Amino acid sequence: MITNIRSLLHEQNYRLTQERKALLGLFSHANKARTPIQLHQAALGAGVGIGLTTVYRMLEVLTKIGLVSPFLLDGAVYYTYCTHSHHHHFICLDCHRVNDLFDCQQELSTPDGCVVEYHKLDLFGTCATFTRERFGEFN
Amino acid sequence: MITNIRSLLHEQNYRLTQERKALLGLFSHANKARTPIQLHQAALGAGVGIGLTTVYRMLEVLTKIGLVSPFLLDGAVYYTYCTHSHHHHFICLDCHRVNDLFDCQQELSTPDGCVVEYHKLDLFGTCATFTRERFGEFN
DNA sequence: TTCTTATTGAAAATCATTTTCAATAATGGA
DNA sequence: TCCATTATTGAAAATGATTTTCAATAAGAA
Ligand SMILES: [Zn+2]
Ligand SMILES: [Zn+2]
Ligand SMILES: [Zn+2]
Ligand SMILES: [Zn+2]
Repeated sequence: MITNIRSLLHEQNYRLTQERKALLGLFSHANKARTPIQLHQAALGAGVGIGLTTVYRMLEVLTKIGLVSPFLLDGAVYYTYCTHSHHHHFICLDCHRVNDLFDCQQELSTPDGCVVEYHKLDLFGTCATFTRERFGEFN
Repeated sequence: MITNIRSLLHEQNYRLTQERKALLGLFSHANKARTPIQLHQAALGAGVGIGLTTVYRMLEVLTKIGLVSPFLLDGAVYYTYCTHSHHHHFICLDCHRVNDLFDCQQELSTPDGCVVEYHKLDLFGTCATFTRERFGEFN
């Protein structure tokens, strides 16, 4: 997995630094949408002393190679991390967990003469995990 | 149309001011996605002396009553204006024109136990109008 | 190991957005 | 129509997010 990322980075002449490894580890394990500042705090919390500037730069790089993508929620920019190509997300408004959705009507109808480059489909709501945490019988 | 908006505003105790009328006029006629700053400049360009702060406040109000919605493009926040309820957009990456899309698979499949509050579907590409402007035989 | 160059972090700079506050204008009622 | 109430406005200041700068460091190639 890290090997894939290394080569993805390498293709664009990016290096896989300690900071990037640490940040990728954090980001990819939590499967939650995060703001740059939340990511930075998560890093510090996990004992990874990394600069906020570096987090921003990292997100820029990851966006460029397509491992991450930003969206707006409540006026803030959140990033989702994922390694799959075309798919969509269900994002929990309560806990910000991200669930992948793999089915997609590729044949979205468009106005005549329009050429679609890409599309984004995001569903927002409350996820099962959050509901379980909150109201589950085993807590 | 303005009557509708007046009552929408009125329901939430908002007033229909000169500035809001002017801005709504500009926004609703251009059918282009715009950033707050672009809207402000468009207003100034059209001879409407309005403060940038007011544009921001207006967008907040319009978002609240659902006439406008923000999305991210190239790291900037753009707003689309529209008066219809549930539908989606085709946004031109070149000229930023917005086309409404009225068909939507409401039955989007979701992970078990997840409850969808709302969803967003945006298609990005090049629109017919832009292509015509650019390469059309009658220019 | 050594060289080259991408990357880092702290601080400063910039850009976007929000807050403050006194002046003004929109609505509702007399 | 006039008045009173209160939402709205705009300029400036404050805040917050993101980017730039630059010298020091570390990654990758040879
Ligand atoms: Zn995903
Ligand atoms: Zn799709
Ligand atoms: Zn629309
Ligand atoms: Zn829909």
